[in-house]
Amino acid sequence: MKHDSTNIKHMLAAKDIRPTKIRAAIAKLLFDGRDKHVTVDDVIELARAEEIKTSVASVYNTLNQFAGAGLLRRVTVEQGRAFFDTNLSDHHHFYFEDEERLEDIPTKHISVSGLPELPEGRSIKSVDVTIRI
Amino acid sequence: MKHDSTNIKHMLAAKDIRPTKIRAAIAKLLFDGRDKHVTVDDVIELARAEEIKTSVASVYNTLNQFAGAGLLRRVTVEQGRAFFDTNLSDHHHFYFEDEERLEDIPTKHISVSGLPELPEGRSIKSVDVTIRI
DNA sequence: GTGATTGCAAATCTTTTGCACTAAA
DNA sequence: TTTAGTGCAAAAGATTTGCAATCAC
Repeated sequence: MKHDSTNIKHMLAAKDIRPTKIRAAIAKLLFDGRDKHVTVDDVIELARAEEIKTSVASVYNTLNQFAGAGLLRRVTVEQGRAFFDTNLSDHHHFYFEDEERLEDIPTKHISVSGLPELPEGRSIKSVDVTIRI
Repeated sequence: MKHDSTNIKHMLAAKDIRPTKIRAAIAKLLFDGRDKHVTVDDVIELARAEEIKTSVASVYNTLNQFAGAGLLRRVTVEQGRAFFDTNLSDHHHFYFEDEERLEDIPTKHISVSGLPELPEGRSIKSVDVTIRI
């Protein structure tokens, strides 16, 4: 869904995140209704393109906070850099190694079954399927 | 399978890797017949315990080369550090987030089906399933 | 002997942190 | 006004690189 400035504020407030100027600006860049996989550099570049003045530290702060609050999903497919995914529905990923790019795979296309028993006292935090191509 | 010094040399030769002293020593540490998930630091520590004198750079060189040659499998579950897996058979992983530790899941316990069509001209390099717990 | 490999230190890259300044409630 | 947030520069951690010395064939 698309979010205008009012919705962005509600979205952040719902997670007890104070809607400061740069948080709202970054949220607006990210939650425009399209699913995205962004790196920190992508966000810095997007912000620059929109003439939003900010800093590396603040972009890290903001993305980490959004991920912690469940507004973004952190995707680990490269050992150097983190990707942040705006698609929060259950899904998996193609990773285009030569382009260093992710693409969603809806859950309906993959079924994971026969999961083994978990070690005592553990619960599943996530099941990530990455198809490297 | 377990590898003695002779087998190690054959193993490396089979991949066109010259069996230098440190490569053979690291291979011997890793391919002792037990499945392992090691980080670079783990290998440095293992080497030190065996009184093998080497350097960070050489450990990186060696592990990268082994992974490139298919003697090790690189596992990406953390965005800071790389893990190298000595188990080359088809399998998946539990990742214990609090312990930063991997554990194998044999393929028979998980089935992935209904893979979507690949983009034109692409082929699957790997299918990685990580269950974070 | 000749080219590959090693080890050291320096460089690079991503991410985090310390801290003075600024903005939000 | 009072606490939380921002931005800068420095720090930290993992990995790579340049290069002279050393090793393998």
